[in-house]
Amino acid sequence: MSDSRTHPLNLLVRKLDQWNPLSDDDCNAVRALPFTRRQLKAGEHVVWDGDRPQNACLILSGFAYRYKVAGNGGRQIMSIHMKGDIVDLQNSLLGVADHNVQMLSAGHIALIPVEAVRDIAFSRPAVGMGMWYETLVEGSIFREWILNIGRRNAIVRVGHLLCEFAMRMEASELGKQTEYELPITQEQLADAVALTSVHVNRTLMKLEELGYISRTRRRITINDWHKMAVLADFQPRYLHLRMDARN
Amino acid sequence: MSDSRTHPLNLLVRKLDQWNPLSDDDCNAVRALPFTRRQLKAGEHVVWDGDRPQNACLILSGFAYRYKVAGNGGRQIMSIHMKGDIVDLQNSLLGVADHNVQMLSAGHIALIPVEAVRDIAFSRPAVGMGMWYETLVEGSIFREWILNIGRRNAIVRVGHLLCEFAMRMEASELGKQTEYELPITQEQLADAVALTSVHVNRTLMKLEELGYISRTRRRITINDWHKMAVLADFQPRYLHLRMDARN
DNA sequence: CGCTCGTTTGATATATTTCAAGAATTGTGG
DNA sequence: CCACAATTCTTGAAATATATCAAACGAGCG
Repeated sequence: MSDSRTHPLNLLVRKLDQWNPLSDDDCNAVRALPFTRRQLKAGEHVVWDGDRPQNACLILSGFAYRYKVAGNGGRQIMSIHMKGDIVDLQNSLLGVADHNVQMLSAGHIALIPVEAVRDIAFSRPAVGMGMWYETLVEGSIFREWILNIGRRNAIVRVGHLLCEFAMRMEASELGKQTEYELPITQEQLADAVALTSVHVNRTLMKLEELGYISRTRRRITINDWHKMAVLADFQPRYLHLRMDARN
Repeated sequence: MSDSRTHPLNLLVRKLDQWNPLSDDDCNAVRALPFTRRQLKAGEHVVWDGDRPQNACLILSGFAYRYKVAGNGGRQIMSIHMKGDIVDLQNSLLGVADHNVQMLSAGHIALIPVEAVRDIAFSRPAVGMGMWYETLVEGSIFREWILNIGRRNAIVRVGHLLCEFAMRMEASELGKQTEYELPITQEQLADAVALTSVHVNRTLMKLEELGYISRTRRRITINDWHKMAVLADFQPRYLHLRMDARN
């Protein structure tokens, strides 16, 4: 395949292969999936709660997040996604979306028709297994967030989220584990950790004051990874990353 | 199949068929899966965090829950399972368990070797799709729990959990939507909704005092489903139940 | 350069936790 | 079947983490 290096779906190949090794044929089949590319602005919605999406959505660039809104108006972000993540496999396979997906920053996505996803998943078990893994790992991250929000206090909680980003950013080659740029406001951060933006602000300042992090606008630096991981009660096993078990 | 009515794996057939219709052949193939039956006491662990489980586990009777423990000792229950649920598909497929699974009450489980699960999932797409759905729906429930714990106050939160149980119990034919028995202590309930057992106690009493529920020991009666659903901000779509869309 | 959005700061309010002890219920061995 | 032990539930008072409200400050942007 002449375009095998620059092909947008290579991101998908890489992701799936990471979870479950693919043969060359599998890789080519994934690259041969039909898709349409779209450019989205920050704040644009990929899916609305209640929709019946017809496509799975692969993030090519930029960041996105899933969220729900409670009856009292409170918003809760349930996950944050970056380049290479497949959002909306859930929503499209389950038929009707049970949550919203919105772009955090401007970015590109690839839309792949559900039927094509379904077909390749079962005609090529390795591909299917990779997709299944992807959803299983997401489940694992959801569980950790439940623990994080449910049982950790503000400073540990925010610290934990910063650590998670750090590892995932590095795994996606979007930054180093100890330094990365995340285009998120404190209000959005608050909605992710179930705190108030005011309290998130105070918490970030305390993390900085205590020497755990440095920050300039949207850039986070974790000064001492080990110290931070201890404070943040962060054990990355739940991410199920197959990297050379650094850390 | 002479034993097709009493066969333990019928529970699995039913569950998978609910998510994605199975052919007769598929049903028989599921029933033909190898498995071992085990009886567990209340409090026994099905899997420990860090284990490398070799089996997927189907609950035949009794209740179980998944939990994690934070560094500060706080315990968080992430899901509660009943007859017909498949726990530990996650843990066994992902290789190393990222959370604990423990029996809430005494009960029976069927252990199915992972390889057999993996094989049937890809040799029989309808079965595989059903399993995938199962994990997707679980993901959806996790997301709702994140919202519940993150953005709802005590009374709404507890109410929401009671509503969820109500629907799931009825869907599993373990009780009526408005009345069911759940062998859970207030301490465990507290660990599920991320509150203190003391506060859960006060909250249950308030729910009772306000007329939303009645209770005798472990039996919960929801006096007026609609009123309760409104209070509890409960919209069951996230359960993705395929029942005749009651409610 | 002025506007808007995001961050920072302060004072006060409140939901939930913590600690502690008593009451009720369930389980158990004799 | 009773008596005792062990959980579980209930209640109260005090402590605290986080929310709320409101205003000032700063930075990026058209």
